Amino acid sequence: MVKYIHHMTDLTVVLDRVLLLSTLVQADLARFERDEGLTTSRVHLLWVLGQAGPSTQQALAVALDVTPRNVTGLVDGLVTSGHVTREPHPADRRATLVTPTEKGRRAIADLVRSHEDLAQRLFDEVPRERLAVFAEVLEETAARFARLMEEAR
Amino acid sequence: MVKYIHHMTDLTVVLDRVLLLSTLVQADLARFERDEGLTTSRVHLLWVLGQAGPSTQQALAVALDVTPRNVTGLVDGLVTSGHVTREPHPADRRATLVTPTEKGRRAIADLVRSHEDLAQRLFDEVPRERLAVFAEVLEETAARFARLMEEAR
DNA sequence: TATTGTTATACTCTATAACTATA
DNA sequence: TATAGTTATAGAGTATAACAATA
Repeated sequence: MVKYIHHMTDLTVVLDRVLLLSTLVQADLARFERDEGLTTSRVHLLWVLGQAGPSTQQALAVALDVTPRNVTGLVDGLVTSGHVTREPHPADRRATLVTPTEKGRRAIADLVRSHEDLAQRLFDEVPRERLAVFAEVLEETAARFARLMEEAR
Repeated sequence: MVKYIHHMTDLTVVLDRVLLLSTLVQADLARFERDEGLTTSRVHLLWVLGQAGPSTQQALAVALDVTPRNVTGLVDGLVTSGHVTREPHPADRRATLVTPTEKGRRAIADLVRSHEDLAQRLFDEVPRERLAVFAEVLEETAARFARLMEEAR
């Protein structure tokens, strides 16, 4: 029984370390946000825009997993700050294409660069063999967990 | 140069996987919150209370890294939902001791159990040698990063 | 009829500043 | 004078529901 308890404790420590690292990464993102005068939600929207290109608000709502109403508010803020514009959709007059401005594209590029810098600072010193194990365990764990969440639903 | 780019890309993929796993863990926490009728911030406060025992709002503000005013609001909500009470501080009549109720203690216990369950679901199937490498890389990375953040400040 | 986005309304988290009670 | 907590005020993120324009 004592062995079982120790076992649980060890696994919990591993989870705690994952959460700690995730907290540190979020703190780094918060610094980026302060520097750019953006919020987490707006940066997330810009990030999606950087991946997907100009998108309808409907598509953004799905990608961000928030309501369309919420996207209206986020886009309003990003229009005010000059990061995006609402362009007419060429084929559907109901929809708008949220499109990064020059300033928005610069912010997205900075975000990508900052993300890469962080990856380098975090992992560049880790011996490659250990990093490979680390990456594999991450991938397997995430996949297993996604499967479990799916089954539970 | 191509090699350098590949190198960057690999490290970025590792970071992406950390972020993905962290997203999944947060989704699991969100499920817990919905079940208990709590929010992330209030769960965080309860968690701290579970670790530290009855605390002044001042101490909670420091632990949560938010303003005292914010703690007032969070505690108001948790008093309304019946998870905590404000007890007089025995030695300082300015201060209150935020104290979990029976319901609050049950929620904290559920939270701890849910955390342990998650750790088990995530990591129990990982071979112990690989898990050890994983945990070590996590710890070293977090420590190195914390040091870098400290220097940058 | 269904979809896209907005107006209306409400709740939560967060912050700063001014204030009261107590130390 | 300093500290603990609250009132006042404000901005941002989030949600549901009702509605207009368009498909």
